[in-house]
Amino acid sequence: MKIDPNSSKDLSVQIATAIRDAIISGDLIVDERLPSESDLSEQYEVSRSTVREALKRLAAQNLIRTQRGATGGAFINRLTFEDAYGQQITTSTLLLSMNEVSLTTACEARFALERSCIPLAAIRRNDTHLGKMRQEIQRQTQDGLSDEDFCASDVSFHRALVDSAQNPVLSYQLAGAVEAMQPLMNMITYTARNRVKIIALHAGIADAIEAGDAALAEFSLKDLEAYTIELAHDVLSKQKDKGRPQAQA
Amino acid sequence: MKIDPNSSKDLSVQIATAIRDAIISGDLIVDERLPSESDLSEQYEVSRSTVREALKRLAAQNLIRTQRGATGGAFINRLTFEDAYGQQITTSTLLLSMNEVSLTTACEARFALERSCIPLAAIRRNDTHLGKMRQEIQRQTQDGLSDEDFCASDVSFHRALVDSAQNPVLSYQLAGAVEAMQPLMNMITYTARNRVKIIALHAGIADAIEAGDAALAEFSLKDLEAYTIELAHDVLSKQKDKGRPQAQA
DNA sequence: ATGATTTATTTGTCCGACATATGAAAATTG
DNA sequence: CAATTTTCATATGTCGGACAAATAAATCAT
Repeated sequence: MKIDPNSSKDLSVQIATAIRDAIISGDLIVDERLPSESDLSEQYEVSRSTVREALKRLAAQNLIRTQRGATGGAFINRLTFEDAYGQQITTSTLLLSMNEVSLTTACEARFALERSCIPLAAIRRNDTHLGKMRQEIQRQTQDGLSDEDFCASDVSFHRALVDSAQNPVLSYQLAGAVEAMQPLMNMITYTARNRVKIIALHAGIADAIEAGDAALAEFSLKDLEAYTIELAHDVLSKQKDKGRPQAQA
Repeated sequence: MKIDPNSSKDLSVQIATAIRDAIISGDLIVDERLPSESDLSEQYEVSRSTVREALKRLAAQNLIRTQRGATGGAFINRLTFEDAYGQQITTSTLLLSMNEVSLTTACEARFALERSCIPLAAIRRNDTHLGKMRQEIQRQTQDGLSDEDFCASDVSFHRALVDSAQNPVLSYQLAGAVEAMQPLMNMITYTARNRVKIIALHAGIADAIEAGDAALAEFSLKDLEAYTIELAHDVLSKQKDKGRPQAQA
């Protein structure tokens, strides 16, 4: 891509796009070193500041990493699943918080997605995953557990369920769906009675997965979805009573 | 968050993080204007260049937009579903291209995720979505269609299927899964016989959705997955014969 | 040979300047 | 007075040069 000083787009955007395209197309490969900032500024005939702004844009997307010193420079970064998880979660979280997505819609999407890992989990689950799920269920029974901690354990449980499908691509995609829900879930206050029921539903899912019964696990998950939405509606109607509607159903 | 000149992290990273956190926590709300670059450089006691690099990092993540002129500045951006789609797709694409994910794993994840929209699609589908699906199926029957165009139509078909669930959060999450597969799918060359079978499978899915039969649609999707993986294996074994293994099964 | 020092290279930060876009205010004009 | 034009203030975009700091290789001293 040619750099055009008269384009409507900023020079740093044009340069960042050019380099990004080169990465995506494979012209630049992982761990390859880009020319130094001075060299790039000569090549593109722009100042070093402009090149730097372009590189910062790429760094913000984890596309490159930089290192100082004699053998330093900007290197094409291997995008790890870890990096991708992080980006996916922040993006999903912001998307939900900025777009007034209804709790119902978000819950629906979350449980629909989570269901997709059930058949694989029923086949591939092993003791590590089942142990993690049981452990979180155990934690959820503790007295004096705050709502936040209960929710966090809930997320861990679902994360273990997702990971038990043993497909990294699936885990990555579902991470956003599960984690991004946490802020919304934190709006719900769980009474002791609520928790007992949720824990029973969790146990039902874990049992079904352990038994390798995908259909049963999907039914249990469906029950959990229905109950979660029921609790969410309770929260919303109480908010309405107080005259402080903060979200739609 | 305090800015520490002696931190191991770059100043521009620290500033970008501070602002990002303020956005996520809700301290800065959509369309609010940040202080000017000069003001920020005074507040954080860094140079304007450093502030600019921080802002470019945020802009690269669509968190802010900037405008020149008297009433210009940097504004908190509402992250749209459109923006999020884009980020999701580039991230997923790079993740797959940089991590030697096997075609089998990717296919498995993709179809598992796609399955999650079936029950909702079976209930909510309307003529618009069904029309779009039928239209793409029609396109796929055309003679002289290149493999790329066939794949593109394939993506459109699946996109219509996903959208027919009428849940924007679900559409967003699945967009990455479906679109990111395209480069991998483009490796497959479709013979006339292959296409006939795939089109039949597509039609089976569309029929089931139209009939509101979720279970049947899931079976049809499973068939399509199996056939896709079969074709992928053919490609890979042929590559192996030529001694140019480019991906694992 | 080994350890300390120098040196070259590269990114990080700062400063000052000017270009450019843009809306608002002021001046001009019919 | 109203409409248009001009001026102006303010903001981002770009430039160039300078120095600091990190870092590894080359050099030197012991």
